[in-house]
Order: sequence, then C-alpha cells, then structure tokens
Amino acid sequence: MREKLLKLYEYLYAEYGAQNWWPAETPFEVSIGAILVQSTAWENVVKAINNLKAADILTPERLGEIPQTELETLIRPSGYYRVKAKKIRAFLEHLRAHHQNRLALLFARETSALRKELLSLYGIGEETADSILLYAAEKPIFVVDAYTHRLFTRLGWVNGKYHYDRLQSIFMNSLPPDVQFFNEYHALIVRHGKETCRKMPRCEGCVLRQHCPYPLNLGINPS
DNA sequence: GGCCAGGACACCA
DNA sequence: TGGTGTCATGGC
Repeated sequence: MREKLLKLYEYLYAEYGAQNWWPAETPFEVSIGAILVQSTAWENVVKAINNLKAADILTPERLGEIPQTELETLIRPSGYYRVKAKKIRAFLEHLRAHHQNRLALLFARETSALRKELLSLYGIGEETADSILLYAAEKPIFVVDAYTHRLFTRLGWVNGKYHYDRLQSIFMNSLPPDVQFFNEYHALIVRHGKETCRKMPRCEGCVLRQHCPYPLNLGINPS
C-alpha cells in the first residue's frame, strides 16, 4: 500500500504542485474555517471569514463576546449559519472555560487526548477535528474526506460505505507521520476532487452526489 | 430552476 | 450499526 500511496502523491503533486494549505493567517482562523467549511464550498467560507475580519473580531475573546444572532449574520454566507454559529460558540466556550482562551494551551496536549477532546465538542466530528489537528496544531494526523473516499473507490482501493477511520488507517499505517507531507497530500486530494468532478455519472459507492470523470489514468493498479 | 459544495447530528429501526 | 432527514447560502 505504501508504494501505491506514494505513487498517487507523486502523480497529484506533478499535476497540481504545492497547494500551500491551510489558506488562513493564524491557527485560530484555521480552526474557525474548519467548522465553517463543513459541507460548504470554500469560496463561501472566505466571505464569512472576511466578515469576521472586517468586524475585527477574529480572536477567541472577541468572537466569544458577541451575541449569537450577530455571529449568525456575519457567517451567513457560509451556509448552515445557525448550526455553525452554535458550533463555533461551543468551541469558544470550551476554549474559554478550560484553556484560558489560548489555543496554544489546548494544542499543548498529547495528540490522541487532544483529538478526543475536540471530538467531545458539539459540531466537531472526525474530519473537522483532524483538520484542526493537522492544519492548526500541526500534529501528524491524516485528514480524510469525501473526496478521498471517492478517489479510492474509483481506484479500487476501497469499496462500499464511507468509514472515516478505515480510510484514515490506510494512510496512517503506511506512511511516515510527517506534518508537511500529510498537509500537502490531503490538500492535493481536495484540489484533484474539485478539478475533476462534474462530467461523468457518479460511481457506485460514491458518497458525493456530484458527478466525476474517473477512472483516471494514474497507472496505479487496483489492489 | 436544479444541483451541489473540503460534515455533523438527531432520530429511528 | 446503518439509513435518512435536517441544516442553508451562493455559484454555475
């Protein structure tokens, strides 16, 4: 599996180059963005983030002080704005109550304990937790998503239902735990998914509703 | 006007 | 454990 994963990475990197993720200025911005991007096009998240920046409240303290309705209004462009406002407030409340509003204190925890802590919060599931771990806390955790499942399904490397942990294990058990490598690999899979999806009928087992043009000629044999 | 985007959760069998 | 409904704006 290791060789196939490395070959896939080489293909994607040669095709798209460095993606320079996560597109944010601070770990806190990454964390908020990770919640806002749930089932949403990134372009809409940018609008919401820009609203928060324009209001000059993109800090744990300030964001935690504004009323929920005001937060809802500011993040509205990212969609699902009511539930996302609750999720952000749950995250902020935890940060305030347990870590003095300081991400550095939260991120100082041991990785698996930190992951469990994030997963215990309302609105933070596996992908969001791992995105925060990798892109904000810079822990060597591989982020998996629907694009990953679709790509692996088309390559014949997995079949059936989308199980986050199973898919993640394929990477974690085969590749060295390198933050920059994991960063680039996931970003490339997302980039590839965005670039290549809207032309052919969707495939069996695909968790996304959109269309995609697989199979690719990756030259990688199915397992 | 229809489809869908870098999920998570509630509820049900 | 698995399947389904809900949340919602904005681009194409």
